[in-house]
Amino acid sequence: MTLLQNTDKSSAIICVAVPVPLRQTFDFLAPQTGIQPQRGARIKVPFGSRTLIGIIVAVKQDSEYPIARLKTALEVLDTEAVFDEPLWSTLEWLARYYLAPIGEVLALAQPVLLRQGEALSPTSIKTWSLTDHGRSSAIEELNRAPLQLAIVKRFMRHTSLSPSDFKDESASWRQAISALVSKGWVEEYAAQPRLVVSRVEPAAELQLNPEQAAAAKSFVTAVAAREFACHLLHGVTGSGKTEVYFAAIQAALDQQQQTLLMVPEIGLTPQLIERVERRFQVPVVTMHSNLNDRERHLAWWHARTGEAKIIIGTRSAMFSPFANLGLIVVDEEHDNSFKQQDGVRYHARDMAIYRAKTHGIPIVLGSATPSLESYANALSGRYQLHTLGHRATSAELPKIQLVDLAHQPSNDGLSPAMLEAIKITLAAKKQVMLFLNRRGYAPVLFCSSCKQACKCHRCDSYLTLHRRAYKMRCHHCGYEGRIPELCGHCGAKELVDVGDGTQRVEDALALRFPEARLLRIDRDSTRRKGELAEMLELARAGEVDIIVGTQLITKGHDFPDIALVGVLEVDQSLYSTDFRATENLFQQLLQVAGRAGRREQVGQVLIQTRFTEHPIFETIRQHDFSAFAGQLLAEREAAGFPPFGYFALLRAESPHQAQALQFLRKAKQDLQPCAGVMVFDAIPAPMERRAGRYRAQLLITAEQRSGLNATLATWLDFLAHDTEAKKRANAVRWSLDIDPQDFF
DNA sequence: AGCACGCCGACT
DNA sequence: GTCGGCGTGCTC
Ligand SMILES: [Zn+2]
Ligand SMILES: [Zn+2]
Repeated sequence: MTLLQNTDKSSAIICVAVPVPLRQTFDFLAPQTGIQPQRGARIKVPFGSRTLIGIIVAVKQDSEYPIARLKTALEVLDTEAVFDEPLWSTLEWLARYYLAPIGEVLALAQPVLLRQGEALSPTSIKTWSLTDHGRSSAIEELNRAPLQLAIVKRFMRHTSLSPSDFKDESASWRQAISALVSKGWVEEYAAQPRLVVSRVEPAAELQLNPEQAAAAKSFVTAVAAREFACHLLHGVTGSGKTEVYFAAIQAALDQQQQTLLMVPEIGLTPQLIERVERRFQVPVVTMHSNLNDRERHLAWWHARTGEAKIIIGTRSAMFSPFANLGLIVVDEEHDNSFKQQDGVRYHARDMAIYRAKTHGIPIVLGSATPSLESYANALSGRYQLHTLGHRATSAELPKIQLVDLAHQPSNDGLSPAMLEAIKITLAAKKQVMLFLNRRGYAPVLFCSSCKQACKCHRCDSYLTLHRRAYKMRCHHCGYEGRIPELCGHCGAKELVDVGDGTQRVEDALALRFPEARLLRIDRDSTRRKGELAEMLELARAGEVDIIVGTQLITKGHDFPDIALVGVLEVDQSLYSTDFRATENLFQQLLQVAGRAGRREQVGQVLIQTRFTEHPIFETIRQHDFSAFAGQLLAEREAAGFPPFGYFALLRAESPHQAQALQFLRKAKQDLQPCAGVMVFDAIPAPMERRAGRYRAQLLITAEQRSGLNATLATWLDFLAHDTEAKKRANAVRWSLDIDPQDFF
């Protein structure tokens, strides 16, 4: 017996996915001692000159690689698999679908601390958190203890902190912590923190209107059925989608199951968390980019043990393991932030659907403006469609009107009609929201003498004039420079700031409406973490009269007192070359229009444009999503565009102008398209030079996903084995984007 | 991606 | 003489 086991052990070969950008696994001999290797466990292996932590993909008896040259693995780290079985198959599928290196995918799915080799369960680490006493004490008491003050301030952003979180703090942080502990402000524990139900005032279930009740009933039935089904909840802005999700979540809780609630990065607000906690009185964890490594590990662990019943998270939350998952909800499913824009470019919504399938549970996608992909699936019957056509509060949808800029020009972005509407709204003591998707003061600084504009040295773009910071900035590479006194080309003094940004509009409003309280919300005014949330809260609470902002203000936030929404500029998106531009503009306009008139009175929306005849406006005016979606889908079908055809975009960039294009031209030659697959010509990116690199792209389209995948898989395989091709690929930075969101 | 190895320019 | 620049090639 012993002999047999030894033989087994020494002959075992372990197939490991190592976190390197190589589309292959590596074989090792099993370690002589220690934990028995099993699929899904982490393992420490010698790799080149370093040691890495990979994940065991298989334990087998032989290897393609010469046995004599196999290295022996150093140590198995886990006695159980890191991922649950449905997650594991989702990850394997993700790697195949996106043609991504399996090692990178498996690394992406783990909290950083696990990648670094810490124990699966986050136990026995010295951890501190704020006590109720600390929370309710006046922070001014610490004015004479700056370090303690700094530490308490950090607890405002993090529920728990550990020694590693203080490494950048002053060396005497330990003293400060001890002082806080003895004062009773902070408590220390060595064990893993338990997840507790937040002490919040419970909130009662809201009365559902008939449409909500009908959708809720289907969801409850679906959760009880415990089988895969995809539901699309299309509810106009303000129709109370969240309350319908809650009915489904309650059904999952009733059968002791967990719910994953996915929201866009910007939607994970304290209001949402509080609303969930008040409604359910169960342990809730959140997963988002502001968590530190330890908090993230803890949230991951609580989801995995099943202690957390509701997991609210952004894109990466779909990698969380679950003890007993019963439901997935993806709110604002059309939101582009669900698609990862670097590294492994996965779409979290699509992966969540696959994951629901592997768990055999229902998934609910919700939006006021569904993506065309989801909507087409609902129309074809692959998803079940539920429509909420009325606002929950019985408020009417806002009235949408156009302002023809061809007949009444705007000054500082504001037409006479817009100014008049603002005046009337302010006089009625209501809020105004103005939307302009361009931050800064002016997008161009132009010399009226030589007709040249101030350009970025590293990009093919103009520098934006920023009045607040008093700098010229490039929005594409982050370059920042002085505002020139003289033209850089001819030395003339006649520099004119052309075009309107949010800062200019803000200044113009301050002049026109000196009494009004103004708030500008864009990336520049919300640099600090938490500042955006503060500002949105200010707006919600009615502490401001006019909000002017970029798309940061369009996304889902409720501002109950807004009576007028002004869209200052849409024209550059109307005739954009990007195939999703029209879809995105329509979604953006409906979303921003939805901010108006949430209370009893009918809201008003004014859109300024020079192209009042454009067909998009007729459907917008009618709030007719289905009509517009129908038109767009017909166009997409005729062109063979998604969701009727499939795209992959091969991108390349290089400091040398020709190199990126050259690589892609060669790629086009090397690609052997399967039936139904088309490879276009390599072209420069719409803005060719960015941050000093020249960028190019190659579009590959297909009638079938399988053909697209097979074509690219063959090419990648060729690339990995052909030394000449490998050399060319190493000379540029390249990446493969399956289902690209845009062509930029 | 790292990281080592390797082969040419300007520094003590 | 050598320190170090990053081209090239490999990782079971
Ligand atoms: Zn000039
Ligand atoms: Zn730039």
